[in-house]
Amino acid sequence: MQILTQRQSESDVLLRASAGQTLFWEGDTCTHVYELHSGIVRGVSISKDGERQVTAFFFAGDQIGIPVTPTYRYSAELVTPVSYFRHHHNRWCDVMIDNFRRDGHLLQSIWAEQDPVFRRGMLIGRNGALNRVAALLTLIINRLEPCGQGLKFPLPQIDIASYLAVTPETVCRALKQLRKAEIIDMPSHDRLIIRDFDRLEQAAHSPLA
Amino acid sequence: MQILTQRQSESDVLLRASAGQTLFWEGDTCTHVYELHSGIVRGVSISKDGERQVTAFFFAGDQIGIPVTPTYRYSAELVTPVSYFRHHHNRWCDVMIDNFRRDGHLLQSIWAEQDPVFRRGMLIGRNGALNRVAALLTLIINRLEPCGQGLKFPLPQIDIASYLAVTPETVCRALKQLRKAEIIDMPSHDRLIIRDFDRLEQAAHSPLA
DNA sequence: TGGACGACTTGATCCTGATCAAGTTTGATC
DNA sequence: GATCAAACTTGATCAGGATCAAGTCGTCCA
Repeated sequence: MQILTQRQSESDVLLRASAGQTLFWEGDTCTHVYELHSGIVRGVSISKDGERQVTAFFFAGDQIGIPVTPTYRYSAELVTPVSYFRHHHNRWCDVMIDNFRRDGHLLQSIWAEQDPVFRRGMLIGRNGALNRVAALLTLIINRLEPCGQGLKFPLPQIDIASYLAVTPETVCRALKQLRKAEIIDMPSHDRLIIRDFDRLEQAAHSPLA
Repeated sequence: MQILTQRQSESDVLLRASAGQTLFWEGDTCTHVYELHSGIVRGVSISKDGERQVTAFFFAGDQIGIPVTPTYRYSAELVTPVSYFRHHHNRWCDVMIDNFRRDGHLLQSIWAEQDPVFRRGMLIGRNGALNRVAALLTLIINRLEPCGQGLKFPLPQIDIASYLAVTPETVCRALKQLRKAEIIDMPSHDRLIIRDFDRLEQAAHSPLA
């Protein structure tokens, strides 16, 4: 999670956008790299047959829209209100190359953006809806903001379902099982309390005990 | 598929390895970028719970092992005998940055390596074993070498199954359906004839007519 | 305050693909 | 060629989720 240094002009301004807006669209020419300061973004791709899939979630600190291709590979839709910095991609590339010349870490930030996509592949390539839901929770709970004694959890189940390649009903039932097993608690739809992290990690790759 | 220019010393030597060998292991420190000259390689990742998954196939012309992280993200196992060039990764990065300064295409080759992984996610995020098998075929047939009136098709069904997140039995049955529908033909396990490409593309995202 | 909409919940049924269990073919080795 | 192991094939059964169909809850807005 490398924060760009030497911000100048536009890059210094903290911008804001509200839930439901889109930072950039799949297929558009890459012009800017977005650096999230707060909030949650979902990456959405449309396959050739028109199927819409959530392929990644991004959180505060993530950089998205890195021009690995001439056009964006996914649309960046705001799950929550978001504040962010916007870097023109020419400038961003210059800074990145300078960093590389200094410390050889040219490519790390690229991987950071690809990582959630890679993780999704490993996740949904395995059996068990409950495993997938538990695994997703373990992956994101350290990216969620605290809220009282728990965490803010603003992800709609419909997005979770798409990311995990199951139906929303299945996500709902999986969360219910985790609640019943007293592994998690959800006082409301957008609050999450981890009651037993160890058993959550177990549930991520084994049937519930 | 950008071929490196200005090969020098080691990079000029065409190396060979036989099926079953491994070019590099997941977790090893990135030292070289491999440029495939012929043959097929599978990318294999092990998830935390020990599950082995084929996450990508690579073919002649592909560059693999690009150091986007300090260590390799997957193991590169040879499906067939392979000939390849091996570039020390420092030299490779230098060449890539020079290319970027010239034509701005710094990052394209990085995406080329990530693309099969991304495609897999989109593929297995959708329903239907038959769809997946048909879709995989459409993706790789233009990378297979001709063989008589058909194509060489050396991918073991067990690898296809892992890549598509289904069982080998299911792959077998799907191929059988495609044969029965006279969309493809397989005179032997390692030969593939496309009888009707249009219907193959349809089968990639619709139930069989 | 009331109403409408979207998200979530719950239950009943169905179906695809996993699993289990034999076979059969293939290819490598001697 | 004979032998063996690995890959592929085929069938029968089973289970996990998808699907379909109502509900309930919450929030936003008039």
